[in-house]
Amino acid sequence: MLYALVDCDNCYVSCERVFNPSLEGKAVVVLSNNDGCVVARSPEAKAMGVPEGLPFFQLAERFPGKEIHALSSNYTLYGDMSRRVMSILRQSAPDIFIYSIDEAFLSLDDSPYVNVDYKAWGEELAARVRRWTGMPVSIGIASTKTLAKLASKFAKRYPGYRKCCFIQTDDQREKALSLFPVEDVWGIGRRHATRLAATGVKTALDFTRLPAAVVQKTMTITGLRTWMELRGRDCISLDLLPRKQTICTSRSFPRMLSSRDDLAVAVAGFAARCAQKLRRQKSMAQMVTVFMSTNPFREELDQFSLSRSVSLPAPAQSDTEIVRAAHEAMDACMEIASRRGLPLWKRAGVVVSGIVADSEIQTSFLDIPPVLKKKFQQLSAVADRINARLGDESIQVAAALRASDPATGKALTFRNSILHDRRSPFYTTDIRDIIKVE
DNA sequence: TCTGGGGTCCTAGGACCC
DNA sequence: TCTGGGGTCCTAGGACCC
Repeated sequence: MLYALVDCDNCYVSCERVFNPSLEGKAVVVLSNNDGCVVARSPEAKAMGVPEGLPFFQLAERFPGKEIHALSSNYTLYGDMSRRVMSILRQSAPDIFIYSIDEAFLSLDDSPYVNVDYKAWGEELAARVRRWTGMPVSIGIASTKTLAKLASKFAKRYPGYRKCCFIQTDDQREKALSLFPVEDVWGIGRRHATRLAATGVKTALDFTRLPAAVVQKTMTITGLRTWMELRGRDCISLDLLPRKQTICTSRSFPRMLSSRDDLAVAVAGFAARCAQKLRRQKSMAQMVTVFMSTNPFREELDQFSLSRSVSLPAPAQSDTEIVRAAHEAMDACMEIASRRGLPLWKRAGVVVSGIVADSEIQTSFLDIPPVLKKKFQQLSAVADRINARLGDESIQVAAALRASDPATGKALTFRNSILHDRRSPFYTTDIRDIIKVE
């Protein structure tokens, strides 16, 4: 087997730089929702020591006098850039598994590329992605996915690789492992790395020299798979047709909420978004869970979190049914909360689970009447089509709308109530934001 | 004042059944 | 006094990823 892992360098920052080249060479960070904390950093920001996850309000305190450009996240832009990159990869190697917004595994066996010079092929592919989209990518090629990931880090770190590192022989593999810190291996997180370090395991090579039984005992079967992959045995398979088993939509609120009405608006928005995700992957859910929690950073306040689930009489995917169930679960939470005074909620979310393909469902006499169910589904389908054409927030469930914002007169929703004061324009997806050349 | 969001897999332990 | 054994299902919690 042979895999290529293609990874966009500092994905979100690179997307921003494509449309704003003045950010090249400067320290740039991209922030999470509500401009909460740092989720992406340019190499310059990393070199200055800006840690991932740093709260934005601490950035100025920690780095006084430094010029750091902080941008709100613009997921519409990043999603569109990602699609462009992936479509180029797909042309080069049709057997592609998109692992996340910024990386994909390409299977090179049984492809038209057998007998080519893989190293040269990878260099050329990286150059083409850069030329056609402006995005810098690093490519690792090896016999297992874990080794391909590892190789891509070398390609990213050392310019000498010309954006592609190919681990071909056992000697090359051992050399690479000996230079690679164990905590940077895909699948080994901080917890395990700390424990491994205490037993003298520092590099990936050290790790592969542990006895298999010890690895399995302390890190379960998951750790053992990583161990085998590093030794060159391909054993992590990726489902090519992933259908998510749970779907979750949750947000922190810019300000804490306590009233049922405010919460009901947010929960309706989360529920409708879950329903939309269900329809997009052609499935239905049998259970709806609502959770809410207080602000863990306000230690002086009462801390607790609640969650309640509601089983649906039959699988559902329409906004109407999912929102209704979510409100029922939310009210069950509120009843408990009412005995605890008036909690201030900082975060809430909706999870849908018990997911089945929408082609496989059976009708149930416990469910709402079929005629009604069909109408709900048609309504959601029409809303999906309108939103696909006119933009995601053109049509929404009324329960997800609050009275208009006094400042702008615009109806408030859970999405537009998120703060993003420093967001770049929608360069590639909104005609009004297209760059003008004069 | 201000601290992200969305997933997966695995295991242990309890409930329950026969 | 003496109190089985084996299986399944579910859930909570831990660990990981991007």
